Amino acid sequence: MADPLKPPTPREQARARTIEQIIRLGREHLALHGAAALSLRAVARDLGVVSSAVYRYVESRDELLTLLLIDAYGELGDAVEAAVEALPADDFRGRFAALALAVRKWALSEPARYALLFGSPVPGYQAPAERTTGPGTRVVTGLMGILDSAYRAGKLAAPDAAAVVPALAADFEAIRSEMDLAVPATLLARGALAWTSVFGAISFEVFGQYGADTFSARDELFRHHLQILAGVAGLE
Amino acid sequence: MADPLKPPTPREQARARTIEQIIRLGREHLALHGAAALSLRAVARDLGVVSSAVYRYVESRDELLTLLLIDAYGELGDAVEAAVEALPADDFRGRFAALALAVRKWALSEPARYALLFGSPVPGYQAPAERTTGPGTRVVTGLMGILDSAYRAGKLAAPDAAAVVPALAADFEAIRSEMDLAVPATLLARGALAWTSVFGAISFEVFGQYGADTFSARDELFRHHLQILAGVAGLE
DNA sequence: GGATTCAGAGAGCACTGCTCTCACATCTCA
DNA sequence: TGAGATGTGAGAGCAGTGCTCTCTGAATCC
Repeated sequence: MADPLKPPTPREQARARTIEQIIRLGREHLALHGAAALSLRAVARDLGVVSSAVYRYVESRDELLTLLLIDAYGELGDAVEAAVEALPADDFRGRFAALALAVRKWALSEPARYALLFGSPVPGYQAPAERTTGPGTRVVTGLMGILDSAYRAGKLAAPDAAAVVPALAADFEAIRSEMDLAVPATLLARGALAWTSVFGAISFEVFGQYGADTFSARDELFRHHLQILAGVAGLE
Repeated sequence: MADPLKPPTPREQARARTIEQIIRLGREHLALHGAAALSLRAVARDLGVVSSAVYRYVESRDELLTLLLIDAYGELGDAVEAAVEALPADDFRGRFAALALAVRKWALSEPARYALLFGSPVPGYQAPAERTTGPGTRVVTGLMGILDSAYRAGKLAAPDAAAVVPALAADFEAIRSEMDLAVPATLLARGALAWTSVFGAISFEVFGQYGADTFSARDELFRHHLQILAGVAGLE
């Protein structure tokens, strides 16, 4: 393990560059052919090297998948945060829409990588939680932040204040205290529904569940859903 | 091609039995290891036969995948229709919930097969639309039927009757006329949102997006979502 | 300058989908 | 009943996969 204080040796630099290249090539393969077709041998070929050589840099195919998972979460998180912060902090409804639209935009431009993050799990591959939960929760954290700010500003209210059942309230109380949120459980539950619904709509579109020619006005459809979901979440 | 009027010859019967066995074994492999890991050679081994022999019955691995896709759609459709029809035809809200709960129940008991139907597409595999759209649309047809019956009974109403934008209205008008529905476009759009939201919630749960221990009361969470989504769809 | 570390090559194992040929059983029909 | 047609399985083979192992040569360290 290299001492982080000392400057990197040429060898360490070359190594870092090679790993960078492997990730870049892996990303291209992933985007083109999907996760299950990601082949270390193909990456090695593109790198101009024999297959066994890449094992000097990447432990296994699953390890490369993990690197690409983190890479994709990072890119999505960046895109979403940039879109949200382009709007004033008190435009809660606008920020909610911006977040959802940014996720959708990224998903449609990177369907295979979106599938890796939010689609069916790759068989035999288990993402290591300790390395992926951080980057993987940036978007949901962003949403919760918007709802929390709205609530603190008195701009979040449920149409009807029916309390959630106790077992569910306990779950949301845990989230509330862990993320230091002011939003009560009832509204958090509605936020969770809006959250899953946004991803449901995006997944249907990306994964082709809508059918080839059912909807021609897909942008409008998504925006229509967002209008209603903002209301569901309590943003008025 | 065998004449459907004549009784099947012993050879045809044996052939049908073998195909049946292949589908059964394929289903087991699919459920155990997932779609991407479905191996014709492994099925052949379980069948006690050399791999090339299976190609006498199934054109390719993709063909087997198609058979399993249709098989899974059929099973899901049966389960959902049975659950819906167990309730009185005028209990629209109950039927809506029964439909969603049946999908969820099947999805949780058959995660790999659910993933094949509603998860990320298998790379390199394109389902033949002419053979899968029929069985694949049974559930959404069921939902639309419930909403349509409710509307015809005067039990479906939008909280606010804001019209959808024209481009979107055209899409829904096409669906309306093709499926012979009475529901107006505004309500159909809300039904579509409820539809995608139900699958979003189920996919999050099946694909592990909720995290290992975020929610302990998942049944209650889903029921909570359904309560709100029924309202979103206009079922009151 | 010698010892150590490291990158890459190449062979090999077990697996995959799929094709082709060959042998044999069964079925059809004159 | 016997000959030809048809169906079925075995086996070899091709090209691809992940991954391990050993060997060589080069860069680096002291």
